[in-house]
Amino acid sequence: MFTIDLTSRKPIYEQLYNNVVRLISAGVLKPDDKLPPVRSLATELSVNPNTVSKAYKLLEADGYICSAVGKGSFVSPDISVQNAEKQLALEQVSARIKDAVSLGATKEELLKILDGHFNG
Amino acid sequence: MFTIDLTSRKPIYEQLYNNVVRLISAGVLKPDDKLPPVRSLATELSVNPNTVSKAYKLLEADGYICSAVGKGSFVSPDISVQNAEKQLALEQVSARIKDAVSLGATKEELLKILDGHFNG
DNA sequence: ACAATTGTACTAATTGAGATAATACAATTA
DNA sequence: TAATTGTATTATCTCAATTAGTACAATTGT
Repeated sequence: MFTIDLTSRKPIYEQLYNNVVRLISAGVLKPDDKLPPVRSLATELSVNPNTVSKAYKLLEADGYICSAVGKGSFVSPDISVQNAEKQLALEQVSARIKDAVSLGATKEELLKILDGHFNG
Repeated sequence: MFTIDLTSRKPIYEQLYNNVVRLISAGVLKPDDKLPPVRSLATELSVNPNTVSKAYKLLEADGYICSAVGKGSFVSPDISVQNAEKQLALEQVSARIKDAVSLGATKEELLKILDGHFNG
């Protein structure tokens, strides 16, 4: 269900965050679905519970999930798959921008492209 | 000529790398142009020479520049391949923006992401 | 009522990448 | 020859990420 790359430069808690957002956007995780307990997921991924907790905390701060002591963590009831998909698409944009910048793309070039999608 | 942000999460050597690639791509640095010596640039940027050296090493490994002891570092005579890669990357950005817009992304949201790659 | 589960909070220790510091060497230039 | 240049090496420092350990409070299930 959840996969992380320990060799990646991206922090584990960030990978987990993206994992959950992706699963929601794909419809695998639906509103009110229960997420694995912090400890269980930590054990499953061979990762520290604090790391999972950090990801969950961020997900709750961004409205993707709701957590409560004793109950667990659940996908937000009001979260729409559309919103999650949009967030995912925005992540893709960010990643491709990063690539382009690495290859010498300037802010002006990127702005021009961006404008093209709102004027044209 | 070169600017870095010491507060950025992005490593200095990576910022320098992108700086050079961008200047080459923009035509400011042309083939066979001389780059600042490692020590000079390090002093100018208040940065360790090793950090500049690391950036130069990567740039040479990727074919952007040619370095030689005693002579200095110069923009590679042929950089056409890199320019082609940039164009491809820009096309990817455009495609992903299109996806995001169709999912409800606003221009403001995209601008914020774009800024993030040039400020943060 | 009780035990297990759960999210959360906290401090301390560890790890690794990035950066600095200092020095040295070899090739080139003037 | 003396200065400049890229490169290499080793050691040290810094900081975010992660681990480790413990504890607490609310909920669940029996």
